[in-house]
Amino acid sequence: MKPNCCKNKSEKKIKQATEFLKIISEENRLKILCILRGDEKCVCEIWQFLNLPQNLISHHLKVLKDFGLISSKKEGLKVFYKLNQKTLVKHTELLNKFLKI
Amino acid sequence: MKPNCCKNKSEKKIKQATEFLKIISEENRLKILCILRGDEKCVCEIWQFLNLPQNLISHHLKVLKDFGLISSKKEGLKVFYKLNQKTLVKHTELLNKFLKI
DNA sequence: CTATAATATCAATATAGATTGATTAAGTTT
DNA sequence: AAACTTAATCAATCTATATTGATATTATAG
Repeated sequence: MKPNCCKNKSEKKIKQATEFLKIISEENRLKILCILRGDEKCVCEIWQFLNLPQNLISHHLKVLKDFGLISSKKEGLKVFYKLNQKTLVKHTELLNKFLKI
Repeated sequence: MKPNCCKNKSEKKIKQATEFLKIISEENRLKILCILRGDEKCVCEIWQFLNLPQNLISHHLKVLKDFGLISSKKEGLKVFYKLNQKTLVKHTELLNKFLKI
């Protein structure tokens, strides 16, 4: 008999989980999430911490934002990013179900 | 001031975490882990559940095994794989620290 | 209005990793 | 030993995505 995780209902959730995993499995993106855990930060700060080219940071930020893990607001020249706790928790909890924790 | 996650000590752990993430962020591999959650299974069973070519299954099993997430024993023609709970829990817990859960 | 700063976008390239097809290896059965 | 079964390996290809370089956009300052 098919295990639960191979049935239709779970299939969809596994897909969601792996989408999330793919996004956070990139070292710099995971770091960005950690950096944003405390307070919101502008790109130039993140840039300094990670020591990566500016456009690469922008790219990773976009990936995180498109997935809803972070959000941004513009203030003058600077753009501030902050963690979207709710989304992060939601996906983490879904993941943990599959990892049975 | 540098956030913790960008200091040397955390760097190493983030790397470990992302290695783990990369391995489980593949849909079929995550499914394999779920399939093996109950009892150990032989390749031919896993193969049936996932409906993938045999060599592809073998490849994914190898990735999981090399990382220590599963282990195998041979019995006659068949090879049985089982989950390595300890390793899975260890990595999941490390991950959750970064995701702050 | 021009120059500068901070960030985003876009096209091109590089790289990692999934998938496929063919073959091999190991064990069983007849 | 020949035929068959199960699983692993290997090389080739395909695909996704990280990275880079150049350029554009937006806002501020002079």
